[in-house]
Amino acid sequence: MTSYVTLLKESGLKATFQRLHIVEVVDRYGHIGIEGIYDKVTKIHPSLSVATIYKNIIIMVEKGVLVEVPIAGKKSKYELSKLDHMHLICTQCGEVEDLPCIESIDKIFDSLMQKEHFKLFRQQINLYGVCSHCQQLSCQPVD
Amino acid sequence: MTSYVTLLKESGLKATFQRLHIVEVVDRYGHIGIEGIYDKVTKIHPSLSVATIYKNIIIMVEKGVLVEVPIAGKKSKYELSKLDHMHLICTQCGEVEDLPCIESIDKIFDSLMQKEHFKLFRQQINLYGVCSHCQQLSCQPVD
DNA sequence: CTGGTTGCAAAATTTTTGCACTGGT
DNA sequence: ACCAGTGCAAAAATTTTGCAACCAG
Repeated sequence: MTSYVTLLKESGLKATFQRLHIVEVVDRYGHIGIEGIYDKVTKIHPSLSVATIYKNIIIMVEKGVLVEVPIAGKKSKYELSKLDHMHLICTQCGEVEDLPCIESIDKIFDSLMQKEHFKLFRQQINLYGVCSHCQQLSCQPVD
Repeated sequence: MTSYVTLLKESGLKATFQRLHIVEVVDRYGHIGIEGIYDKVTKIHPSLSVATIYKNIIIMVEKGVLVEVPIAGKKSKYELSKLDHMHLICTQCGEVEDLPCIESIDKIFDSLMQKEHFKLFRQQINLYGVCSHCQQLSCQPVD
């Protein structure tokens, strides 16, 4: 909990209760959308307004605390900034799983970017399919 | 033009003028959002309604004619379905450039998916950065 | 001819904004 | 105490929906 305070302050943001709750929920759930954040946070902090979430998502993405994960056919989810990684996105249940990045892929990108004269800031690898869980039982879509 | 007719019909969609115009604009511009489509198409077919675009985007994505390209911090763009490829997304000017997929990367994914027991349908690789053009001159954001 | 498609207008949803008030530092 | 940050309510923007008229096959 105290580490979230540090995270926010080091990013130049006041550590308000609202922000701490938002960050904590994002961290706990890994990948979550605006609505999900609202649902979770209002359970323990009922007065939180959606406007505050929107304002904070915007500024926290700007400051690099959060990262937007845009997903085809759905609304974006958000995650805490962390080491580059890939996303396995289950189109059945909507679950998003992190997968560590592969070094060999990074190297390929590096040489490719040199060739293209493109200054790479961030990579985003999303793999859409059906997770092992949903291949076995018939899952209900979560969102 | 006639090939768009074929494309639509083979996908089980009637080849209306509206659809032909939408597909043609998407093809011509490569990657374009709802608003862009509306702007371009209404220039030559002023009566087109946005509702029609929305309805058609949804069904055309469903039928596999179009593919949604979700982009962090912006609205999704759409492209014609084509061979798997990566996207170079310039965060300055908003331009999206296609880059052919790398076979060696695909192979890495394949073995990875086996290990994870994940049934892969579609991959999406977006590389965000600054294109060579914007590195030279100061560009105006396009959208 | 006929079912799928369109356009319009209204509704629903999502996101943004302005401003008085509050709370972190 | 100061100013960033909050909550509310209103506005703007985006997306969806229902339905009568229309048109591609």
